[in-house]
Amino acid sequence: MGRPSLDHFQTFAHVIDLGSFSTAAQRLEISQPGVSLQVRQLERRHGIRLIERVGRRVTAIAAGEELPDYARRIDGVVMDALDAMTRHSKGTVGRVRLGTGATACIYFLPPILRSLRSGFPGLDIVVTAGNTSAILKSILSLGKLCQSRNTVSSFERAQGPRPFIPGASQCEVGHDPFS
Amino acid sequence: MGRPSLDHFQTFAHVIDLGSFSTAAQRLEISQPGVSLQVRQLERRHGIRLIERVGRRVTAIAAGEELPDYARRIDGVVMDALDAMTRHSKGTVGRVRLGTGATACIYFLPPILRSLRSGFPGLDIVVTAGNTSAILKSILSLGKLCQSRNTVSSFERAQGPRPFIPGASQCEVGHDPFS
DNA sequence: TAAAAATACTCCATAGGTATTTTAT
DNA sequence: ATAAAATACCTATGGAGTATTTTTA
Repeated sequence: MGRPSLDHFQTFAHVIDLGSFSTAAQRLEISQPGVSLQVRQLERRHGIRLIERVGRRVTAIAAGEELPDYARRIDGVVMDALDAMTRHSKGTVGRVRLGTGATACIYFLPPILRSLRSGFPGLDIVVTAGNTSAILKSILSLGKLCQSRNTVSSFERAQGPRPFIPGASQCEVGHDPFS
Repeated sequence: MGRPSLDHFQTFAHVIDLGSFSTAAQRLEISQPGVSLQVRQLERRHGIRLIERVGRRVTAIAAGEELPDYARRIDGVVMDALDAMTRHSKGTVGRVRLGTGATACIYFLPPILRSLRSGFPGLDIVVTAGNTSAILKSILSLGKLCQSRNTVSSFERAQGPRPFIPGASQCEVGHDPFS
């Protein structure tokens, strides 16, 4: 008996807009009984009839007339939230945390950081001290991505968001010799 | 791999506000691993890190800083939608559809309609023609509810929203001798 | 050492699908 | 007779819990 989900509102709005359960089902790419279910859940969970089934035609009644509007508003805000997140993941804004400490990295980092900063001015780059092992490999692959004009987000996705740099997630904050 | 639900946003906002997974879990009355899971899902599904786990302290980073605000906005709109629905179910606005046709009902309906209209001026009452059987009983119980100062919604809930009046849902529209 | 978060796993609710029946045009 | 929604039934995904391990302060 969960609360209505985002899908409930969206589905309901489609049913009203299209005037039909089955066409809404096609549009949403789910089955017709699925649409039936979601609408029924909205009604049952609130003890209100929202839709008038008159023959093959469905029409909103009472509270149902206002719901599609709310559905659109909800959808809008959710889209905004997701957009804000993907905007960050696209690398236009955000923070990159690099682990280093091995002096060898000094020879690799500077060009990488330069290309990062020119490509993504909004990036907040933080360099931290850590142990060497897996970090080096990550740094190198990051550099390759930069050279091939890929975005940071594709690197993140390739590795999964956590740990951002394997083995570096608990590094202590160190110095940034390249600022 | 469903979309994030309303709970994901709400949970995340709580975690940021309280600065802790476990206290957020207590507040939301779910388990700590449950909170962990939802946050991780938000991150994994978008390929972004939203939270900085620095020891026992959690802080929002990057996109995570904006999310609680969106969470509140989403919650607000959803609450508005639910409010709109319950406002209808409370009987202050809405439509009541009565099935009749049996002449016997003429003797019961008038006082009921009068009390309905005085108690809930916003109601849109529609009387339709139908067959007699179960309708009579429903009408009578509706009348009792009015007399005992209950709301229409409690009647709806008692029967379930559909059919509003058992057996009358496919009645043809008839006359309203009491307007 | 104590706390907090992450994992591992298990289970159950339920969302969603297929097949079928009912209903209305 | 046809098309659409409701119903019945089933399956599987995944959400949430308990128990445990890991980590850090």
